[in-house]
Amino acid sequence: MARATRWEALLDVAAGLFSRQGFAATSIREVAAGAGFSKAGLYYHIREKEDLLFHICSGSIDAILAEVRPAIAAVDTDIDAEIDAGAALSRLGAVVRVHVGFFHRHPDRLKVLVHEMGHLPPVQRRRIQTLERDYLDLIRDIIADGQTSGGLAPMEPTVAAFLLLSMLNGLHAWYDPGGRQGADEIAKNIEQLFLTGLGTGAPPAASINTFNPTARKPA
Amino acid sequence: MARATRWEALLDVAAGLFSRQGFAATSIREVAAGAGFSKAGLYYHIREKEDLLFHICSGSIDAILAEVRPAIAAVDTDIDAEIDAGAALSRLGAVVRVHVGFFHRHPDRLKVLVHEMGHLPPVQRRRIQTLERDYLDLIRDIIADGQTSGGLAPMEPTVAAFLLLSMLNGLHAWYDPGGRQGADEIAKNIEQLFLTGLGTGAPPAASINTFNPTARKPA
DNA sequence: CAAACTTTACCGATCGGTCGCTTAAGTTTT
DNA sequence: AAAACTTAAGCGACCGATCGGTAAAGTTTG
Repeated sequence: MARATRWEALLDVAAGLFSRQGFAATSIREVAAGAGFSKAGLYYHIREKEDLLFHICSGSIDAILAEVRPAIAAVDTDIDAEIDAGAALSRLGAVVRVHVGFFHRHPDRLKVLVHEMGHLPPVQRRRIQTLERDYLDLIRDIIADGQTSGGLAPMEPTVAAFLLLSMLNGLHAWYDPGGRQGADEIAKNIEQLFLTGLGTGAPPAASINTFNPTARKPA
Repeated sequence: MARATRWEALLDVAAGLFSRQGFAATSIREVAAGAGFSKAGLYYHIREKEDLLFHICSGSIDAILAEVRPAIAAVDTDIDAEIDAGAALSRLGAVVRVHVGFFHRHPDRLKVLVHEMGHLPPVQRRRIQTLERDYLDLIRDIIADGQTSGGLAPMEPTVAAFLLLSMLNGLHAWYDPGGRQGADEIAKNIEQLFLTGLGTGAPPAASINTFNPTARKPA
């Protein structure tokens, strides 16, 4: 209980610095100072600098997966029955709410995961990529299920999943968790955009012509 | 004409390294070697390392804006008349196509713009942020216009613009310009998702409940 | 010859990481 | 219980390597 506190506080300090300055531009001295250690003292807790980055990344995505899976199960039993289109919509909504909620509570950690994972050494990076692939597959499968059961529009489900994740992972660029908009409002917006789009259905997608703007050099 | 070649090639080398390794983790020696200079020779062309980053960033967003504005004007005169919902849809489509097209041609530069801009010194960073704000406002205004003329669903237009930009800027995480999917296919997918969403309109968003997953620690 | 360009050689600063040492809190042995 | 020993936690000082950047002396080109 009180065990993990020290270590978690260290990761919080590191995540804050990494998210603001980047991993490569943050010195181990800054992390140590921020956590109240000397540099050598910090190395009692870690083996190398990358350890901090790895635990921030894996901890974030582990936590999201650990929240997302029960949340999906919850809406499933809530709807109780078969896999129909409504289930897919509800499941995607659950994913969005969990993800936005986690970002609201730990923006630094999620920003580090999205931005700095590339600085991990190959072995650890592949571990994170596996987790990310699990998350992506989870979303893609929901979409694919919703499509075969007829409720969701046809689109390469992997592409659709990446686009949803892009909106989720783009939050750090503009959403301020301390600002006026709550996490659930943001989640609602993303749900609406992903599920029904911005058009009100007036011109039924026929007005979006296949016209190619012949984008040669504009002068 | 042949003037800019040398300089552009240098920026290409730098953009490639920065996009793969990050700005802070790329040494000036690597850039010089990649461009065929000695380190001191490189410093004849730049004043400091950040110059490279600044010109990559500003060049990218300048080029996008320089392509987007005529493309919008083109669809406007094509539809010829007033600002109606169809015009907003067509304009947004033009923005998406231009942006995806630019990414297809210069993925490294756009990735550097999205990922590494934070490493610029304050003055230059603010210059880039101004350009980005122009781009955002351009998109937001199109959305707002489409809403007041009744064609687009109500949603905070700034939020909607950020979500669209998130999908566009998230491309570097998954879209391979050398892969099987062409730029226009990807653009089509983003258009479809942003304008009509993934639902086919079966349950009209009432199935998306306000249920809060009470996300306490899952164990 | 002057201007544009490129090099070798070098600088001080900072980097991630390690060394030997100390202090405090148990544990074990007698 | 006192002495002997172990372990967790942390520190100051230092290391070789590399960092961004500069000075001055060439070399090429008009």
